[in-house]
Amino acid sequence: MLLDSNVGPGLDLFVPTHRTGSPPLASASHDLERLRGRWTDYLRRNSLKTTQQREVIVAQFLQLQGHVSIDDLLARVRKHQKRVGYATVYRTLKLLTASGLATPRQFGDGQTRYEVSDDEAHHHDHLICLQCGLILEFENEEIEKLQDQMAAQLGGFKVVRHKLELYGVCPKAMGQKGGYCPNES
Amino acid sequence: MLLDSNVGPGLDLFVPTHRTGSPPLASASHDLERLRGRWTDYLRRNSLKTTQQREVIVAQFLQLQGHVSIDDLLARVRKHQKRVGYATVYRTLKLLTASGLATPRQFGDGQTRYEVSDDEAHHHDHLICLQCGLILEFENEEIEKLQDQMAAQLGGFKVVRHKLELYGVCPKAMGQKGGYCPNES
DNA sequence: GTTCCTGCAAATACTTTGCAGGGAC
DNA sequence: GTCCCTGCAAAGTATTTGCAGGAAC
Repeated sequence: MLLDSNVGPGLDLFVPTHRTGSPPLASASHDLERLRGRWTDYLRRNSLKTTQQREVIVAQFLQLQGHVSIDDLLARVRKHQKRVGYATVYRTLKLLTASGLATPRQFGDGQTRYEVSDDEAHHHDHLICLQCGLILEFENEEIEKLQDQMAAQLGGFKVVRHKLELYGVCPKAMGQKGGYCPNES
Repeated sequence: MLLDSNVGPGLDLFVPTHRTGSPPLASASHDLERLRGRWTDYLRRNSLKTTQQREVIVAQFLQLQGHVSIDDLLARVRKHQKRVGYATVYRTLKLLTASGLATPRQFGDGQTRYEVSDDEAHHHDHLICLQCGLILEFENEEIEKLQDQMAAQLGGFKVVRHKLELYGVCPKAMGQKGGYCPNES
């Protein structure tokens, strides 16, 4: 349901994802290859087995952008493999998390969502609509620069990672005349 | 792992607290008065009743700093009022949230924690040391300004609240010669 | 009195776990 | 063959809800 457009430096991603909607597919396939490689390495290093279920789950997960809930992912997986249980998805996502390929996130609605965490990809932050739950992703170098400065001032710290979440309301929810909700386009 | 103390403009709090420990009590009692006033206003405006249970729950909650889980809070409440049910605490915290006095937070362990959110107090963000868990609080207007801009660009959103956490390492942990850890001073 | 609250227990929602059968190596 | 894995159902948590009695106004 959404778009994906680059808007320039300082404002990069624009990948709206809806709670119940389907996140868009990742574009670069060589990235996928690399990620897949990390996965098989992980399996090998831990003497874990390759199974049809895992293959499908991982394949579906890695080609997503944005955040997936267990339900979303299971639905996708079942299109390729009928009869896959929730437990398997939960268990596989745990492995993905342990292997560093997935990052669990809580947006406050009680469900855990997962996103592909690619060290080599750009980090992104989130804007969550308090009205409808729409989650937009963004990147902002200026903010990151200020964060680094701030940390330096606070005692010479170096920022290793960070988490920034903005919770807001869209023009429509604010009751602005003519305002529309990005989730409706 | 949490805390606070004043250090000056732009770089404010600095006070330690533990996740599983008991948050410290708030210092300024006139603040408490003001918060309490907001609560009674909220009750009045919504034709809600003042009950003994609510009184105790709200009193206990408002005098805390840091984050409390429902269990923590209920335990405190029960010291003053035996026989208060979980449901009442949940319901009251929901009212506190609706009134703007409480903010729910998820740290990823499945439990929701709440903290006092005081509009008139300055909002602060956190810098967490990955080495020792020290948590510094800070404020940065420039960053907030950029956040507002970002949200506006992402579809005209207005930021209602945000969460920013920086995870970093101190000079000492980085192995810098002469570098020291703020937690040791 | 009327309306709102409360505790309790039952109900939900999400996630984890036990187990017997099946698949990967 | 030996383990590891899977689906299912049961078990766990955290949180919400229905209800009858009780308190606040």
